[in-house]
Amino acid sequence: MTLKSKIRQKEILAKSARLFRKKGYAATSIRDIADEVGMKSASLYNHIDSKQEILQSLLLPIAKIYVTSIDRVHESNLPAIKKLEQIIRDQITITIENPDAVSLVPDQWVFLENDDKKDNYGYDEYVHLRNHYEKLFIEIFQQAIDEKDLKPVHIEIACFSILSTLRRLYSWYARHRTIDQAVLEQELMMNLLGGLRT
Amino acid sequence: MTLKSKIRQKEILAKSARLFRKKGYAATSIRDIADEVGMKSASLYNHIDSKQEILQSLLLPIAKIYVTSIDRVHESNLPAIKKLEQIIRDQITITIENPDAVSLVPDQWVFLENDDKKDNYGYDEYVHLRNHYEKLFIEIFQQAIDEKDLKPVHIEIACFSILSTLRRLYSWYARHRTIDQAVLEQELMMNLLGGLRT
DNA sequence: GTCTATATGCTGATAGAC
DNA sequence: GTCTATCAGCATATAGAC
Repeated sequence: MTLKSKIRQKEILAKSARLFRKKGYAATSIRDIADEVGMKSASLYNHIDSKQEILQSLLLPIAKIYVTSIDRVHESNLPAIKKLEQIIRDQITITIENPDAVSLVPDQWVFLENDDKKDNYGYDEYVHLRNHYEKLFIEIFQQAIDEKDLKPVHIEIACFSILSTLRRLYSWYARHRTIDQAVLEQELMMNLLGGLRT
Repeated sequence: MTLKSKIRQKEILAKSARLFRKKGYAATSIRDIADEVGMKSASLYNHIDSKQEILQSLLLPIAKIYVTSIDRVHESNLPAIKKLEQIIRDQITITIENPDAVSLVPDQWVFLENDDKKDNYGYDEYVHLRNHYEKLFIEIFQQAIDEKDLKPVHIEIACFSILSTLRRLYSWYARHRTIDQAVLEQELMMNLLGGLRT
C-alpha cells in the first residue's frame, strides 16, 4: 500500500465520519461520501472494500483508544477517586481530538455487522470493548466509594449519568470550540463528581 | 375518522416508535412497520399519509409535552432551585411514560422535513420547541444562581450536562424498569444538582 | 380496508475501458 | 486509480381489484 493511498484512505474515513455524524450511517450513501471526497462512487472501491468497512474503521479504533486509556488508569496506583478524575480528563481529551469518530459512539454502533465469511466480527468486537470499559469504570467507582471518597450512591445511576454527559460532550464542544480545556475539565469534574463526594 | 381507525393509527405510531428507536428512522422501512403491524406496506397508507408523517406524529407531540411541562413550572411561584427540581422530576416522569417517543428526541429530529406545499414545517416547529425549552431551562438555572442556591458555575456546561443525562435516561431505564421512581428522582437530583449547590 | 401489481428512483457494489 | 455503464435489490408511494 502506497503512502498516497493511505492519505486518500484517511481522507475518506474523515469525510465519512463527518457525514455519518450529521445524518447517521444508514442515511449516508456511498455516493454522498464519493461526492465529498471528489470522485465517483465506483472509484471509492479502489480505496475501501465496503461501506461497512468504513464504519468499522471508525468505531473500532476509537473504542480501542477509550479502552487503552482506561486500562492504563486502572493499572496505576492512584486512589480510585483520582483514577475517576483522570478518566474524565482522558475522555475530554479523546473527544476534543476525535470529535467526529466520538460522535458515532452513542448510536451508530448498532449498524456494525458480523461477517463469518470474512472472519470479521465488528459488532461483537465493539460491544466487547464497550462492556470492558463500563466494567472497569463501575469497578473504579465502587472502589472510590469503598475508600470513602464518594457517598454510597446508586452506582449504576451515577455511572450512567456521568457517561451520558461525557459521550455527548462532542455535541456541546462543537458549539464552544474556543473554551480552555482546563476550564472544561474543572467544570465537568464539579458537575459530574461534585454532588457525589463525601 | 372512526374509533377503530384511531386505534389502528395509535398502534402504527407505537410500533413505528419502537422500530425507529431500535434502528433509527432512515434504517426503518415502511415494510418493516407494516410487518410489525401485520399488514402489507400498501395497506399502511390507508392509515397514514407518509413515513415522514409518522415521525412528525411522534416527535412533535413529545416536544410539546416537554414544553408544556416546563412552561407550567416557569409560571409557578417557586424559588428557581425548586423549579429545577420539578423540571427534573417532570422529565423523569415523561421518560417513564413515553420511553419510545423520548428515545427519538436526541438524534432522530434531524430526519424531520419541511414541506412548503403542505404547510407542514415539522423540522422548524420541532427546533423552535426545543429552543424554547432550553431557553427556559437556562433562564431558570441562572435565576437559581442569582438566588444563591447554586454556585456561579459555567451555566452552559452545567445545563448541557444535566440535559444530556435526562435525554439518555430512557436507555438506562429500559434495563432497570423495576426501580422505584422516587429513588430514581432522589439519586438523579443528587447526581445532577448536588455538585452545584452552594 | 386489505390486497396485488407496479411506478420511479436510489442503494451498494461490480465489470471493464482508458 | 478514475471513469461510464450496469446490475440486482430495496426504498416510498400509488392505482385499482375485491
